Order: sequence, then C-alpha cells, then structure tokens
Amino acid sequence: MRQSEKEQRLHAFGRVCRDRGLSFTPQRRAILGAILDLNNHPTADQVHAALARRRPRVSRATVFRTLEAFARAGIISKACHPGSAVRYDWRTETHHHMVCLRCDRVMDFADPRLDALAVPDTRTFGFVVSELRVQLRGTCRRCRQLEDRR
Amino acid sequence: MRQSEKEQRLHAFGRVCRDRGLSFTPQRRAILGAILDLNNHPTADQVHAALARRRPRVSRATVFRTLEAFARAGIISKACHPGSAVRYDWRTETHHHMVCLRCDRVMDFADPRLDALAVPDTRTFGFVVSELRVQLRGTCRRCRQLEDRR
DNA sequence: TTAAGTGCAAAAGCTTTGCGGGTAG
DNA sequence: CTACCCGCAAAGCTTTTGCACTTAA
Repeated sequence: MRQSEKEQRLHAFGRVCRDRGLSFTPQRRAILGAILDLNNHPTADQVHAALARRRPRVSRATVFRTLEAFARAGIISKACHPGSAVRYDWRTETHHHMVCLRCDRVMDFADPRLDALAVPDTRTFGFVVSELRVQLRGTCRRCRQLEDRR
Repeated sequence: MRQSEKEQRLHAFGRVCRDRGLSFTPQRRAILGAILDLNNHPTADQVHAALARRRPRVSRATVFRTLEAFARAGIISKACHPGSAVRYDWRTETHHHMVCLRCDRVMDFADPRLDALAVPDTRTFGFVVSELRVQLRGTCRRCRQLEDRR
C-alpha cells in the first residue's frame, strides 16, 4: 500500500473511531497502521510482533483489546478460517477469500460476479444475513511446492 | 440423527479409517459418535466434554490428536469461523454455512443453486481450488433476541 | 508381533481480566 | 475534569508434546 493511501486510510479510521465514541490514541493508530502494512489477515500476536520495535510501545493486552473493540464496532472485521487464532481484516466491505487448508493462509479474491450473488432466504432459521461471501478452499502455491518436493 | 443412521455412518467411518491406514479404536469410534451427536461444528473441547461421563474414557490429548489426524486424512473437515478454537465438521462434502458474527455459531445451509456456482480462475495466484463454499455472515436468532432485550 | 494409539502431565500458545496509573476529548 | 485507555502481571483457555504403557490389526 502506498504511503499516501495508508495515511488517508488512517485518517478515515480516526474519523470513524470518533464517530463511534472510541478515542483514537497513538497506540490505536499504530495498531491500525500495522494491520494495513501486514495486509494479510494477521493474528493479534502478529500485529503485536510487528509493533515490537516501534514507537509508541504497545502492550500485548492493548493489541488484543483494541482489535476486539474495533471488530465489535465494525471498524475492522474478522476473517473466517479453519485455524485456532482470531484473524483480523482491515477491510470491512464485502469481498472473498481463498483459504489454504494446509496452512490456514487467507488471501483476498475480488470478483464482481460473486459480489452480485443474491442472498438466499434464511428466515426459517431466524438468521438475518448481513452479507454473502464466497470461500475458495484449496491449496496455496507454497504448500503445493512443499508437497511436490516430497 | 436417527440411531440407525448414526450406526451406518460410524460403520462407514470405520471403513474409511482402515482405507487410510488409521486404526479404528474404541476411542476413535466414541469421538466420531460424539461429533455426530453434537452435530454443530464443535470444538475439540466440546467433543471431550460430551464424552466425559461415557465409556470408553477418552483423554483430552487423544481428542485433540484424533480430530486433527482425521481432518488431515479427510475423514472429517474443519469449519471456517471467526473465533479462537478449531471447529470440526463431520460433513466433508461441499455445503454452506450461516455464521453468526456475535457468537461465532456456525449453522449448515443447503442450497443447490449455490452448489452449482462455477469456480473462478485462481491460477494467477498459484492457488488450486478444491471447492467453493458460501458463507452467510449475520446474526443468529438467539443473539438478536438478546440484543432486543436491551 | 509391532507400529500405531493412548493417558498423563508438563509446556507452549492464545486471550481475557483486574488494577493502578495515565490521557484524550 | 472524567470517562476511557494503557501497561503489567496473573489467570484462564486451547493445543501440542514427550514418554511409558497398551492395543488393534
């Protein structure tokens, strides 16, 4: 992501935070910056590691609390995956994912045809759908290469 | 699930295990029985809890090891979810999920129209798709009711 | 018979919480 | 000023691992 785009996004995040009644502290700005830089559905720990040698110092607890609070407020979202640690996604708009079933990697996949799919009726389940997303399950390049070597 | 259907499925699981070179011990039979009974994408711990007062005794470590081994062998699968503990699914064939973003509950959703969707081309990513699944993200009945009460 | 599976207990990894002190708005 | 936020450290979940013993095939 270009620096200018990043600054622009951070600025937008600040505005949304205040709209939602959350303060936009230097720590929170750093956390959002890190998730934009990583850009690949990191865990809270990966975000914390990325910030380790940077100013301002951000504690592990703050990273966990902040990411969770932002997700609850809809400022960021959570990615669905088959693994065992919450994965965060700075994108909140509908998009799609390729999910590697070997290494749990999640990659974005854009496709307007998929965006246009009609949401099926789930009323009988009492379930209200906010969005439809497609998941392409399979094997990523790296995992296939590892496999081939054997 | 009817008792007869469950027995039939357990029998089929036994056959697949042996085909894959995995032995079908009483513990493993019990674990698969529990995941069929629960029927709702349980965590390893939930499977273990369901077996707590039953024979044969199954240790927590065995539950974790077994579910992981079965998933790797394709005997069961993992559900994709936004939470922080692996969720197992005794269904391995393509199907779809409603995912509650408040409580992380995962519910099955069947729709032949969705099953028929064409898999997009992901070659440029080096990603090989094994199946396409749809995820309906939203809020389940229980969570909406809890919300309404406030 | 023996390779594979199991239980136990300890360690490692992930997440939440309570509290005293700090700061954004 | 004051409600919200932060760091720290401890506790609570989830998952893996090493090892000695057992068992399915």
